[in-house]
Amino acid sequence: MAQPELTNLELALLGLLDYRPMSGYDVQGIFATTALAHFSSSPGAIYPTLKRLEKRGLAEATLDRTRETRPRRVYSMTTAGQEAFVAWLRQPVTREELVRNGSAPILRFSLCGKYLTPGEVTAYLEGYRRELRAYLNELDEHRRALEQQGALHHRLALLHGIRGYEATVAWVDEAIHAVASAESDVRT
Amino acid sequence: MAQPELTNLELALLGLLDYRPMSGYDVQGIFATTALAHFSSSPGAIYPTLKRLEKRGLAEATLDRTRETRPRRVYSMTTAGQEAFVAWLRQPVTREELVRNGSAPILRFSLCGKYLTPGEVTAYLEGYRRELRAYLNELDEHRRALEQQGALHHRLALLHGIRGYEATVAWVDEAIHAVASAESDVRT
DNA sequence: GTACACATGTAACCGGTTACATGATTGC
DNA sequence: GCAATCATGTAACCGGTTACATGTGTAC
Repeated sequence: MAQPELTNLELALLGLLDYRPMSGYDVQGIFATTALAHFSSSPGAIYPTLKRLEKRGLAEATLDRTRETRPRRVYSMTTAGQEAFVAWLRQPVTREELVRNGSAPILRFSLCGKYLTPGEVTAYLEGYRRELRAYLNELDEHRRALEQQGALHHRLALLHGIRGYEATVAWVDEAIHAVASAESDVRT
Repeated sequence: MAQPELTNLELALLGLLDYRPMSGYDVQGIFATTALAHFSSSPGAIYPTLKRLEKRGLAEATLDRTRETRPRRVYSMTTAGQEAFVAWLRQPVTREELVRNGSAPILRFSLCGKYLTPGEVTAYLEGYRRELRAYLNELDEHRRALEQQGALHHRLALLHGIRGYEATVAWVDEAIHAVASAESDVRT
C-alpha cells in the first residue's frame, strides 16, 4: 500500500499514458512541442522513468512491431497505476505543496477531468484557493515588515510572488466558472 | 575562468553573504522565517553548499569564538566570489532560463541592486519583459490550437501559465516605474 | 539532570542532466 | 555509402532530501 511518493515527471507520464498508450519517443515529442515544455524531453529523463514505472507495476510495456522500423516499447497504465494516479488526483492542495512544489496543483488539475466529478473538481479548486489566500496573508505580513526597512529590490521581489499568487487566485475563479458552465451545458 | 554553473541555492547563498557574512545557522534561520521559504532550510542542504562555495574559492570561513557557545563558522564572499556573482547578475534573461528555471530572473533582480546602476537594472527588466512577451506569443499559439480540440482542463491549465506570465509582465512594468522613481528621488 | 537553544555535520539515497552509443529503415 | 528519421538505452556525475549524530552552554 505504502506508495513511495511519485515525482511530477512520473505523474505527468502516468497522465499521458492514461490519455493513450505511448512510447518514450512519443512522450519526447510531446514534451518538445507542447506547452509541457518545462519537462525535459531528453531521453535520459524519459526512458529511465518509464522503466521505473514498469518496475513498480504502475505501467506495462508491449512491443509494437507493426511498423517496419525499430520496434517501439509502447507503455500503458496498469490498474495499479490507475489506482495510484487517481489517489494522487484526490489529494487536496496543502500549504506545503503550494510552497515547495507549486506546479503540482496545476498538473493535478489538468489531469483530473476524466476521473473526478465536476463537484469534486470544484471542491478541489476551492481548497486550492483557500490555501492560496492563507499563504497570501502570510506574504502580506512579510511585506508589511519589509515596508519599514527592506531594500527596494527585496520588496519588489516579494511583490512579484504576491502578484503571482493573486493571478492564480483569479485563475481559480475563472476555472470554477468554466467548470460550472461546462457542467450546465452538458445537462441542457 | 570557466565557472561551473552555479545553482540557485549557491547564488542565493552568495547573495546573503554579500549582504553580510553569516554562518550556516544564520542562513537556516533566514530560509525558515522569511519569504525565501522555497529554499529548504535543512542543514543537509545548507552546510554542504557552503563548503562547496569555500572549496571553489567563492567564499571563506572564519571561526567565531566570541560567544560562549559552540564556535560558529562565519562565511564571507571572496573577491573571486564577488566576481562570479556580479558576472551572473549581468546575465540577461533568456528564453531557456524563462522556461526551465523561471525563478532565477527574479532571484537575480532581487540581488542586483547593489552592483548594477539603475540604468542597467532597467535594461535588465526590459529584456526580461521582451522574453516574457515572446514566450506569451508562443503560448498563445498553443492556446489557439487547443481551442479547437483540447480538453477543458488542458485549456485551463495552459491559461494558468499564460495568466502567470501576464502577471509577471505587469509586475515588470511596476518594477521599472519603481526603480525609475527611486532614482529620481535620489537625484533631488 | 534534563530540556532547550544554538550550532555543525554527514551518510544513504535518489532522480535528473549531460553526453554518448546504438539499432532499424528510407531515400538520395 | 551516407544522411535523416524513428527509436531506445545507459554510464557518469551531481545536487538536494531525509534522517541521524553530535557539540556547547544556559535555565529550570
